[in-house]
Amino acid sequence: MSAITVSRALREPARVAEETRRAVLRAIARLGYVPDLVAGALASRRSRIVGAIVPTIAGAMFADTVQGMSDAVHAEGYQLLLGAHGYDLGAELALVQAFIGRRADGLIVTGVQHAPATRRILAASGLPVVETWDIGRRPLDMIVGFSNFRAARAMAEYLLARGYRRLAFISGPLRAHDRSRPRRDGFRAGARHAALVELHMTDGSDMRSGAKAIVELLARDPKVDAAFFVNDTMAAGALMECTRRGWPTPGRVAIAGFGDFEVAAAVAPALTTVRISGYEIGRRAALMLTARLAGKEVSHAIVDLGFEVVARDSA
Amino acid sequence: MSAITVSRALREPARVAEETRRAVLRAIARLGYVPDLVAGALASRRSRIVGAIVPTIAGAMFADTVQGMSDAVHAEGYQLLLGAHGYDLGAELALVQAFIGRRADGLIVTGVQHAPATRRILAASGLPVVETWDIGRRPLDMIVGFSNFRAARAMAEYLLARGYRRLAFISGPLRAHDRSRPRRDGFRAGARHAALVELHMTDGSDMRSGAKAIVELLARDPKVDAAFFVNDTMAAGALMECTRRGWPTPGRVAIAGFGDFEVAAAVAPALTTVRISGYEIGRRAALMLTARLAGKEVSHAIVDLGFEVVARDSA
DNA sequence: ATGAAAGCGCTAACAC
DNA sequence: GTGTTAGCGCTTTCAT
Repeated sequence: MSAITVSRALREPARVAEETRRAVLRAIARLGYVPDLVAGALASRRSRIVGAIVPTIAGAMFADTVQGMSDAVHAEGYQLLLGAHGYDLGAELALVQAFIGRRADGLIVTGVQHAPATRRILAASGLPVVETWDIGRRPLDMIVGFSNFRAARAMAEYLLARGYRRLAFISGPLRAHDRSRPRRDGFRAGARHAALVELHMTDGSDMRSGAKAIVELLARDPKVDAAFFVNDTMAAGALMECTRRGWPTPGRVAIAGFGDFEVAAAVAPALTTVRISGYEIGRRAALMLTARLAGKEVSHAIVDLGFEVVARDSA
Repeated sequence: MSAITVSRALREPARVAEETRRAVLRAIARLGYVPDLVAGALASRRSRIVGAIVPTIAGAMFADTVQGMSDAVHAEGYQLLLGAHGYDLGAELALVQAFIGRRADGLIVTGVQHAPATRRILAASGLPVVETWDIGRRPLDMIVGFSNFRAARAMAEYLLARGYRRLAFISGPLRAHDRSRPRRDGFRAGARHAALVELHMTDGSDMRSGAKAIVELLARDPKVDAAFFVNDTMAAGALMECTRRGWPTPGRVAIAGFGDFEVAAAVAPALTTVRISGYEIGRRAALMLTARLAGKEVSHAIVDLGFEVVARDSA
């Protein structure tokens, strides 16, 4: 029996006689044969690999997204090649190049800001690409996310509606290319003429830096009555710090977060936040990509998953 | 100029004349040539891919580990193929097969419990393998982790030393093959003759189920004075629930967690826990693997990263 | 329903 | 320091 028959028995069972197919399967089981997908990829020019690039895997923000991508990609018979760029666009470029060199069938990247060289290479590769965690007028190709600007603006409006008058926006380092900036801009837009102080911590956006931030904020401007944090992790850290110091929230200062991470509903008092689903972003991005790869017309190349202000006790 | 010269200019610049090398680089830049690593892998029989399998990516437990693997693997010039099996050994087998079929140069798996077929295939493949998050007498090949049994036992001894007399062990579903069981066994061993109640929540091991668990526990046995949770996420959820109900911790009940996740130090009261480093486990596992692949003798095939009981305020 | 021939794009091995 | 030859293990294409 020739190699091609084995290949067909595995990939297109219908095109092989029932008896032949069974013989092949028996032999495979006996010999412990494992098809070489590398050779297959070279010959067929399809690797069944999806490359995914996130800023970071640790932390509640993108871990869910990676999980969503992993689940969807494996369900569709693909494998996930993963890279983290640490908010460095140069590192993102290197990863894109490496993944293209690996002949990934498609790529998922985070955000809409990329180095010019990255855009160029991506376009030249002709690969399907999904951008995530944002919504842009002109995606590279496909995009799934939500408007960070509008989400943050909605939170500012919510806080104003609740009667808070002196607002603060708190984030980690404000980079040119992450999602802190549109959130800051959106919050500014929503704050309108209300007093607004901004604080950008240089040492991260984790719970500890949230705790430091709330103390620093109130030292700098004791009259602030509501603080919006760029993510729930920071916000929860701030909330705990207030508890520790006996500052009631929202009595002393109201606190709001972003993301509706697990911690948001669990802390006491429960955290007012903006709900978005990282898992769903990852899942949808992967499904759009694999649908396109299966030759299906992807009608909605721009998927806005939206957001929702979740009013809880902290603000 | 022949193809092999280009290949050498890229992979072993020293073996090519300086001038030739520069000409190659210029041409590559001009043409936008991207070497096909799939073809390279087929020809050289080395893919420079590391396959990694974790139970889940979401959640504080393994996200750090994946980050550590990603960082180390990329630093060593490899790519990371990632899969999550959701605590299903059958799914683990499927991933192992797929990664071997992809001709990964080595594999990182979680834990020491694997389906017989998985062990067989792994052995037959001859690939270097690192098991993680545990320590076993007889690893498949290499292993990096710590003793879950001893870590949990140490926590029981700590609680006893602090004067608690009626202990509880709380986990999510107790599977045959995850790390809840050795922790439970270790805690039992450490509890000796002290009263011990065990509670296994069926619906997960997240903050919400931790919150439910502490209520259920104290309803069932109001005299319990210290509860040890299988991870910090559950413990933090329980802690918050106590705060919400006005139950002082440790006044009403002491609470201890496992992992020293970010949340442990940040909650109020700060959480007593067992410190281990998921990031370091991932990083070391990847480095052991790449060292072996580089032909280096890996002297310590068994790396015990240890643990440390961190006494804070909650217990 | 099955097979033969060719070749995917690279690198190992061996010249020169 | 560079080139030639062969072949990695599959799949494509075209026959039969």
